[in-house]
Amino acid sequence: MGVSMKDVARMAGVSTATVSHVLNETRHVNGDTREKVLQAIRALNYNVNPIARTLRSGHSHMIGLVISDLTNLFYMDIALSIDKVLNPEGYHLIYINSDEDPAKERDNIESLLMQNVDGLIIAPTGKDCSYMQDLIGDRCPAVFFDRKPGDFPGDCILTENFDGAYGGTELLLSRGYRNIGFIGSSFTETMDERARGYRKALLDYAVEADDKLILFGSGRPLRLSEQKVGDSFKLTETLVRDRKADALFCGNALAAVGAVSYIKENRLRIPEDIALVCFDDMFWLSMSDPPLTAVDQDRLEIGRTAATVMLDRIRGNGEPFREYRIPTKLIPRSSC
Amino acid sequence: MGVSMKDVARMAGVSTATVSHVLNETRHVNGDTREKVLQAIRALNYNVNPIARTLRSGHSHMIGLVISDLTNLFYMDIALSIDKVLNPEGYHLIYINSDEDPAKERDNIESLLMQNVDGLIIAPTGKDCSYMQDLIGDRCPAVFFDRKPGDFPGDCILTENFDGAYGGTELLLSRGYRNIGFIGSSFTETMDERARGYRKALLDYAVEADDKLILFGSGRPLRLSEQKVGDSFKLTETLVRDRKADALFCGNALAAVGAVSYIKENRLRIPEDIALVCFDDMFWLSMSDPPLTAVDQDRLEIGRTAATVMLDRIRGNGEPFREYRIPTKLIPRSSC
DNA sequence: TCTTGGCAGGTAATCGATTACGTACGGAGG
DNA sequence: CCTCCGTACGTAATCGATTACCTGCCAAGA
Repeated sequence: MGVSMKDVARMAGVSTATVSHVLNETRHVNGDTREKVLQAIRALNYNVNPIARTLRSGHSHMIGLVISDLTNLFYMDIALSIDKVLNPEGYHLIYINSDEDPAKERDNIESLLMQNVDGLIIAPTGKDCSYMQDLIGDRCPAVFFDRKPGDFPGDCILTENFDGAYGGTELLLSRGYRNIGFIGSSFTETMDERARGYRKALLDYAVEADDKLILFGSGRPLRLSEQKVGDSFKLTETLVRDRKADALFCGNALAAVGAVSYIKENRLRIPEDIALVCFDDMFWLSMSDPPLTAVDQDRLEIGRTAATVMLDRIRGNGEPFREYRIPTKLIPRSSC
Repeated sequence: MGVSMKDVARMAGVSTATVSHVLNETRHVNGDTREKVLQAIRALNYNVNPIARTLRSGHSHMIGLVISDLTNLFYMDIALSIDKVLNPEGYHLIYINSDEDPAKERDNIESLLMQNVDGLIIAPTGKDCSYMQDLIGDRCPAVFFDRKPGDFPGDCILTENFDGAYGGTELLLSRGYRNIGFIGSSFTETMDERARGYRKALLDYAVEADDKLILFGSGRPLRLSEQKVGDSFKLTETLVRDRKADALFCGNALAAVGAVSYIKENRLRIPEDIALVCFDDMFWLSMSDPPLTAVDQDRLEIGRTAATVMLDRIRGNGEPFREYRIPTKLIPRSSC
């Protein structure tokens, strides 16, 4: 139906091999021959058929982006940032949603591999990524972000959780709060790093950390848009009732949603009754009343790094796998 | 490298043709022959190579989803709903972001067509989709949603904008508000339909519509996450200062963001000073203070319909193109 | 003069499926 | 016995590229 290389070859009076070599610059072609080919390409408005190319060459110029929750704006921002780097290099992204379900994640990866993706960028649903080993093997490079992939051999882009939490807690301390609670929606390595940053800040301010003020939800990771379903509502109650805490460090946005819900329902004032700082900045946190102080992860940079590392790997960088840490930015608003 | 049909054929002692026909049920194969093939497939853990299949057969079991803004949760929810229908039918979705940029939209469509997608589901950036005619032609069916595709010949899934706006306005009227303003972030056909619903409600309540209370922003469509950048902040000021309006119907979430920003900055109370109803429900509207009454579009149903219609078209439904309208749901909260 | 080697480009196998066409067999009808 | 048709399956062309290998030519060196 469409125009194929054969048509171009015929029109230019050369073989398809030459056309291919002109297109891919994979061997020298004389100036005038090349010109004839290029003209024929323009004249016929020819485009290479990516499917045929993939079938033969084994690589697709596609990168699979396996994300645990596409409705989470945090991930989508990172995805777009990745795209911004990869697109100009001729790579296309295939977004795919795991819905926080390891089984789907597995299917997704399998399906992407069958489509011959040149690489996988993954925000894993769980910490156990051992099964990916068998699946991916050395079929293509894998780059992880947001959560550590257990002991899977691949690069990993993470946020400076420790420093970020340290900074947020420090802000609360510098404003005079001394009974600072910490809530995380669930206990993960990421959350633990943040808790450690929080603890260190207390230590440096000579405030004794009270383990009763550090609480984690128990559930599996939840979709943000399901909100309130998590435990953070109750955790907040535990910390805030009876004025046990005068400030709260929320380990992630989900925790913040729970905290704010509780606080509003009980008509408490922020920051007079309880001050808040939240790890993660979602744009609607700024719409909340009052707007919340946040420790913002640098999605742009996380995405850029993931993309760059991926390009390196595709191009054959054989150095040992690394862990990259992206600094956070503290965004002071009026909740503390 | 991997296992191919040839291996299966060899193991089962048949030709590749038979294997293919077993897989696709495209011609009768004797029971025991079929069984041998299936066993070989299991034994070798064979999977068809989708790329080869696409190259030969011309269809890819892929549906391109061209969306004007992937960071908009509204679109993403629809996308996931579409996926939920298409996936069990063996179709995969390729999400692709136009970033509200018609040029990118064009590129995206072109690139998807080159990948032999079996269909396109499009949330167009603009009202002028005439150029798609040349691009898509009859290469694959196209289904549109959220915005009308001008005079492009394709099915179209839209919200009952008129009825929805009518219902929202009616709620305000029934609560006694009489000076109800209408703001839309920009003037589009969609927004016009909503404005007409609003007008009709006023008419039915014998309230004279005041054109000075009906305002539209001028800009191109904006990404929601850029917020406040739009005109709706100023439009709100025009309507609310001097108490010209006692209630506001926001034509979409973007308008609501602007309105709420203005109202908060000026320390007005909702609903005492100004009541609010918003077309579109975003989950953070419920977190706002007070939670906003909203006219919710049924994303699930929009997605389901789009997917179903697409399947019909792929399977050769040749009926004339239709426009589908999905009812809204009124979600009363405490902002009016 | 005869090898050698570099250049320019063509030939055809190949990737892994789908599918039009061909063949072999067996039973029914004349 | 011959034809005709249906069943069951194989053969090989095909989709549109990439790429290993080959050919022809010309100049340099022995």
